[in-house]
Amino acid sequence: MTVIEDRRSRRTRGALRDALVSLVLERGYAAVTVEDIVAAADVGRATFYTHFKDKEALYDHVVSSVLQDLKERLAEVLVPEDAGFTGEPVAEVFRHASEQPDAYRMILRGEGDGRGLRAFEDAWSATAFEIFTTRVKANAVRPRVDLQVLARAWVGEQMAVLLWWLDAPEPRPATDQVVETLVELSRRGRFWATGFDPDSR
Amino acid sequence: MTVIEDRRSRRTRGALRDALVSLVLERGYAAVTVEDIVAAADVGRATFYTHFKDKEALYDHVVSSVLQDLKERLAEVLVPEDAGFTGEPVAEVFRHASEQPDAYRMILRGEGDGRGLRAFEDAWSATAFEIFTTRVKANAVRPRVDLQVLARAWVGEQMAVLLWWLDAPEPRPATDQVVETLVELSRRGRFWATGFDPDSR
DNA sequence: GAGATCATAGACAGAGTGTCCAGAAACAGT
DNA sequence: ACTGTTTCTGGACACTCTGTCTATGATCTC
Repeated sequence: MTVIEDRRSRRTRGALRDALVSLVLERGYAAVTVEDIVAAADVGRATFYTHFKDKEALYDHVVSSVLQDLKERLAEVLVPEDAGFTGEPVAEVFRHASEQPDAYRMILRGEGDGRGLRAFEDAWSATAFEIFTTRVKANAVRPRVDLQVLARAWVGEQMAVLLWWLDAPEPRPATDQVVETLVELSRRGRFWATGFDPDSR
Repeated sequence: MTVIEDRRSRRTRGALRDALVSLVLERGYAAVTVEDIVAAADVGRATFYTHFKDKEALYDHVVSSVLQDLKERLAEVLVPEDAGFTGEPVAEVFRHASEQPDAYRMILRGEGDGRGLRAFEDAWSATAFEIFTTRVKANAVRPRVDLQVLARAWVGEQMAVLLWWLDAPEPRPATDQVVETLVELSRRGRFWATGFDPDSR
């Protein structure tokens, strides 16, 4: 197998990817036709079908590319087994998102009937669950909340803020700033955030 | 105008609603055709178009019905102006969702390219923002986090858990139980949830 | 029961899909 | 620069689904 695919294929696939994402953000997934995509990508319609089975396959390709790429980058950050709440994984996701904001926007908005959104949520929840499990074991504490639920809740929070951040007008608030807030929020809770002094315990 | 619409219309619209929701959960929004819907609802295809412009219009109708209904029920719960964290609004949403789980599932999964999801999120975030604002003013504290962001984060958390709950195998965990956990979690934060003693301050 | 409203089948044009083909173009390796 | 391979392309095709319309029958409300 050739390690690097034919330049023509690379160009075509890239153009189709970009065309899909920008058209979806413009009109919504359902309103985008294959004919629109090939027109925007300046590619023959027959060519589309030599690369992808249909619009859905192209969409899935985009989503799994993003997910795969994110996974590799998280792997580098997650190696340390320390049980601290560094927020590094979250920061990495935000950085990754800022490099391809449109693809993230498409996914997080639920375009494509939420398939990308769910894939993203599942992947991230699984990671979160592992992090929590590791930390709970390392610190020998007994969780007061089911860790699966906790992971879902945490990820839901992150994703909502991430989408808000991506949709915010440029210049966006600094990544570190937002992540810092997010970490503090999840650490201390909403009482702290609203300005009350913690009354817990 | 007639206060109660014609029985035939009522029956037809109801059947179309139900057909859409169950077909979408079964195959996904994009894969459902108008022909499928009318077949499942046992209604003539021409009849569909006398009630709704297209599939999208039917979907929007379902979503806004749910939202409208929820809004009315929340209005009853929200009247008290006390600034406590009762969690009553959240409980009401869970109760409402348990009465029509399929419609909620459809919306929360992002079917319909996330339009329902965003409508739901926007409506709930606006409510959350009001609650937070009221409480901050009533207690004369200075929030440490932008209340818009806080509202988004909180709602994201709720929605993720709500979907998890709706997708959980029956019998589902008791509503009060889940809501109680959710309230405690958002109040005290993730440190508390994982079993650590709060180190805040 | 009468008049209004609604449901229905079938016909229609049009948009978009997915497949196929044969020729043109661009490619990689020598 | 040449060659064999791979990719791109437009045009043709059958097909599915859409949205509109009409005439007729069925069902409502009062």
